[in-house]
Amino acid sequence: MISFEDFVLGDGYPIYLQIIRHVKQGIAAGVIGHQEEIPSRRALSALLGVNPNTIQKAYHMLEEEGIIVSRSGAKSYTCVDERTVERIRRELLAGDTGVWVKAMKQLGASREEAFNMAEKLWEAQ
Amino acid sequence: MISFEDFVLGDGYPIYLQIIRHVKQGIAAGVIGHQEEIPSRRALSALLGVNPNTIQKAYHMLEEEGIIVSRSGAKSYTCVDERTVERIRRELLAGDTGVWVKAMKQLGASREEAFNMAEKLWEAQ
DNA sequence: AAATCTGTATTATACGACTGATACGGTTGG
DNA sequence: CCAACCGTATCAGTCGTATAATACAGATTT
Repeated sequence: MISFEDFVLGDGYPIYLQIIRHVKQGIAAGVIGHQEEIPSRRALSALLGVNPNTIQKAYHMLEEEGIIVSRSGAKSYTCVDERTVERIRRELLAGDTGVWVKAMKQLGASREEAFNMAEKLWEAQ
Repeated sequence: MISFEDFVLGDGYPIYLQIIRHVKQGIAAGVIGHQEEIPSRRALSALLGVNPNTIQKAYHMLEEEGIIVSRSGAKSYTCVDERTVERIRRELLAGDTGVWVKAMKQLGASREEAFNMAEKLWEAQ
């Protein structure tokens, strides 16, 4: 069963996108495996204190990406083969890092300055 | 006069926040200096193709942060002393890097993996 | 077989971000 | 002085996100 215990709702960013991100991160990190049970729409909506429709939107988009499989009436499960895991992992790794590099360059940070800050924060947190 | 020529509107993120970000990045990079003229609300709204109210919202928040000064009827100018520049620079540098480090750890990337990707993208873009 | 949980769908409502149009008064430059 | 620009303010309307209340049919469990 996929865990949402360490999941905290952020602000200023759509909830359904946060949920999708959480699942993808879990898959990339190897915490979430293949054919693993995912909480029901109602259960997760109760746990997070959000509307069931919001959960449904996130799950529906995850299904369209082929990451989970839902059968009407039954529980939903993840569906991630090796290639999918690697694709998601690559996607998140390259995407986030690209955003960071772009931001650093835009604010005029040198390579040393940016990487020193990154190393410092890597140790700290 | 502050330039918005290299500014491209992103999607999925409030325009007024993008504008604030652009100005702060310019200040941090040293491209935008002290008592520099900033485009009028109408001029920038025409240039970017967005509503004047959206520009006003961005400028108003920049003024609340003490980054620009507006007098009713006159042009608006930046107002950034050395300490302010350093504060903004530090704010962006640490903030963005913190977000990246957190994301890397959440998706289970090792220090080497993350920094290798960062170096690769730093050269590329 | 029946109760319960599941996914799925519908409708109405609320709110913030953004748009569009308009207006008023202060500042500036010819 | 006065036209042209400026900052400021208000109103109504659109759009996406999220809420709220239901409803129905399939799957599971006992």
